[in-house]
Amino acid sequence: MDEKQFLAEYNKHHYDSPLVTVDAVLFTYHEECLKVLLVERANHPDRGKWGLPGGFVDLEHDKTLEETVRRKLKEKTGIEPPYLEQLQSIGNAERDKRGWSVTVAYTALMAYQACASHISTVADAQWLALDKVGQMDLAFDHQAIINLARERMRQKALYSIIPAYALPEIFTLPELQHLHEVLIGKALQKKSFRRRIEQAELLIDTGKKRSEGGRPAVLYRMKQSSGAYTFVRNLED
Amino acid sequence: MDEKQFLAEYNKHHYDSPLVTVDAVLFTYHEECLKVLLVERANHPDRGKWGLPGGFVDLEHDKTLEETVRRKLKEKTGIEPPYLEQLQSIGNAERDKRGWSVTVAYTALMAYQACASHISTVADAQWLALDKVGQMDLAFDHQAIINLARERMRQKALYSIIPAYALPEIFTLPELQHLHEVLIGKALQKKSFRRRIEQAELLIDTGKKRSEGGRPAVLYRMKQSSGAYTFVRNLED
DNA sequence: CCAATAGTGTCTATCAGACATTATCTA
DNA sequence: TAGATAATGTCTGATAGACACTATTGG
Repeated sequence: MDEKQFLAEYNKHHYDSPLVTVDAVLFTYHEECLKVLLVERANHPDRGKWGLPGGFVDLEHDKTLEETVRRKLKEKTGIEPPYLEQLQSIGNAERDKRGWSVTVAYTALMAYQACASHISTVADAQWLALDKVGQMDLAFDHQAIINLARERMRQKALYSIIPAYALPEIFTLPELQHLHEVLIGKALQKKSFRRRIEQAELLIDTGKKRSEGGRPAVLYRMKQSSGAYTFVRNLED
Repeated sequence: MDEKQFLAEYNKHHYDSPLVTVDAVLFTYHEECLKVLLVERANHPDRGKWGLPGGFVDLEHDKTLEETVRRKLKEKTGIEPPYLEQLQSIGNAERDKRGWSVTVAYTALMAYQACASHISTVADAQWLALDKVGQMDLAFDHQAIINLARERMRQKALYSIIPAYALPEIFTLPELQHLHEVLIGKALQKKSFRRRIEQAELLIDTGKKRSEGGRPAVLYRMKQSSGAYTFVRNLED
């Protein structure tokens, strides 16, 4: 039998395959807190519980897994996040009551303001402070996935400024530093933090400043390429 | 409807789901070369082409995705690799002629000797030098997956000694250094390389030596925990 | 002895940590 | 002026790069 004939006769429904979903851990930074976007499940299983935005691949319309995630996130936030990276896939027989299931999990970052208005129109989606999420009983294994995402983002805070994607386009250095401190879980030396970012020329001075009860802080914007930059030397763990 | 009833009536065959496979990029180091294990495909599609070891999840017997990979690798090599880590999932409508397909790709490392005898009994599996693999026309998108795995391993060579899992249990420092040099693609300072490994106490001196036409090299063994160790400062890229 | 390979000594450059000091705003 | 927050000056310590040097084998 040649390949053409094989494909003509191939019917995937003859083979048992796992369920395939995508899930996104979308972080943001607001009011000095890390927050994650959660969605109240409208359907079984785990109906009524909160969980990560995500869902099944639409074989008709999605060309890639990433398109599926982007579509799902846009439904909930109104926009596509400026940072989206695959985190890990989790697949086993236990994680979904419907049967053997694989989820491809993504980590995403966006500014709180960028979608605040849209989210307020979607009753079932909400930003929740990460500290509180830890106490909740989430759907499926979403708690574990959030922990994975957080740990990965903590690592990135040590050797990149990727967390900046969780801030508005224009931000101050003290803001970025505090976000890194929250992720890493300890205070950083401001001199060290500024120095490495200055030397690598990762930010653009907008010329504007923002006052916050003391000396005004310079407002910066990320360079296009700065997300890809990694420092050769990490901050202390 | 409650959840129990929902699950009783749930039939996943009513929903279209992508095909799910796993693939492993298994590297080793032999004769001063990086090699990758490839398998000649016995079935359509791409029958006769070489590709990565892997295949479909067995919903009956595999409890997790990682079990699937371990099973597949054991079939080809006779053993389970000492290093196995998820690389990335690739899912889109184009990569498999049978339709929308997701593969969960893993990177694995093992010693060449550990499975040389078994592989010689499996006619369709073979170690191929990575340089030559680049010229081949592999099945599916396996060429791209190999490139991803190689790039990831290159990064790890800059901040860890994970590549050591591609060596026999007992090895010399010059061997490990050369492996890192092949991965990184440039010569390293032996002083720097030795110093950081010594200071981090990652290896155990076996007390034995191996002669290679000059001064004999000390034979080392990895500590249990050394795979998890990351240097705070990377080697130069 | 020489050639070959393994391993060391030591200087320099870079950069993060620590922390004191200065700058610039508001009340 | 005082208090708050932002930004800088400057010293120290850790560690990678460079490269010359010594050590240990076989022929």
